[in-house]
Amino acid sequence: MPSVSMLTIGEVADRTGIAVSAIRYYESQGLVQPGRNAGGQRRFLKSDIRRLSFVRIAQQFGYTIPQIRQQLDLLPKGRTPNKRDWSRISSGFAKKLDARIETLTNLRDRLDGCIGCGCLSLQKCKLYNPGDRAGVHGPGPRYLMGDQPVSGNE
Amino acid sequence: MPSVSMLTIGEVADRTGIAVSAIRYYESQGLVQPGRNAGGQRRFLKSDIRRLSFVRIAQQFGYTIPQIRQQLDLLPKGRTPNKRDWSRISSGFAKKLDARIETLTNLRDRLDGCIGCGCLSLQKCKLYNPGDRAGVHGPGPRYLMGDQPVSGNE
DNA sequence: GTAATTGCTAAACCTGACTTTAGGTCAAGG
DNA sequence: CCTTGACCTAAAGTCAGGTTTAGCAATTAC
Repeated sequence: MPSVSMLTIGEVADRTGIAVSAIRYYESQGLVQPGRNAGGQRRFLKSDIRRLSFVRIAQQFGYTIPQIRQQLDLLPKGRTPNKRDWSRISSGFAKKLDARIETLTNLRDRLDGCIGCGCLSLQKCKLYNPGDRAGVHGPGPRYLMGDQPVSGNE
Repeated sequence: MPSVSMLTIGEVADRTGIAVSAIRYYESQGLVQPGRNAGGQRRFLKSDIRRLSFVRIAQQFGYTIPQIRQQLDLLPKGRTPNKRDWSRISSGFAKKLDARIETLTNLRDRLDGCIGCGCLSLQKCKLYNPGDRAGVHGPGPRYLMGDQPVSGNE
């Protein structure tokens, strides 16, 4: 029977759907700071589940781990974060989403103008180097092509 | 003085803005097949510039290299592709973009319903596992979380 | 003719977000 | 008490899309 409010890493993994190895990795990145029991095993608070859920959702929105850490650092330290605390830091998602949608819509408009001409020349075509940064993120090393990693994207 | 219609890799790099190392990498991935001169150096056709430009633009739209290769394989083999050929394979971009915009808009709507509640529980929250796949791509190994690598995304 | 530039290959390295492996420790059930 | 399963760390591996490095060969400019 699990103890009242301390969770093992396996319990946290079950409740969040996040792999044990990923949770350990998140700890190494400073996203959670579980305590340890006498034997050196991790013991998590129930509020860590929400913290970890936030991590996953923020990733869906395209945030990197350093960016997520910055967000989580805005939560109150002394007490368990409440709904207002979470809502406050989650609201940044909406702005980010709106910006992303706008970028894609612009790209779509340019595409309409370009698709008939068949030019596709990087020097001339408005599709390439679209001027607004962070168009569509792809995999790979992406601090090229004007896509900056952190800060100043508002 | 560059010869009439065969380009060195450096010339292609200058004209496309793509690094020489990247062009060699693209060749290794089957995206271009330049010929060789007597001394073993690559010699590109002018139409390869458009091919490489297509690669970069397709990447902006979130296509992977295998997916781009599939697209390029649809171009005619015997002759130089003309505007119609390019327009035809480029028009897939529009569909992809529309789909992406719709996904994000749905996500935006769910976000509005969720941001006030502060729940952020992976089990209950509609933001997580949003049902429609390939929401916002992030970096890292992403053949998890329901994001399939190739094919059947139409 | 020779020096500088450009090109060649193969192999190693890079980032980000993890997973896997190896080798050992802790805790709970019977 | 002892076995089984969960946990621990550190280091190496994975994927994509390249870049960097090392050590040569070919071209071009003077």
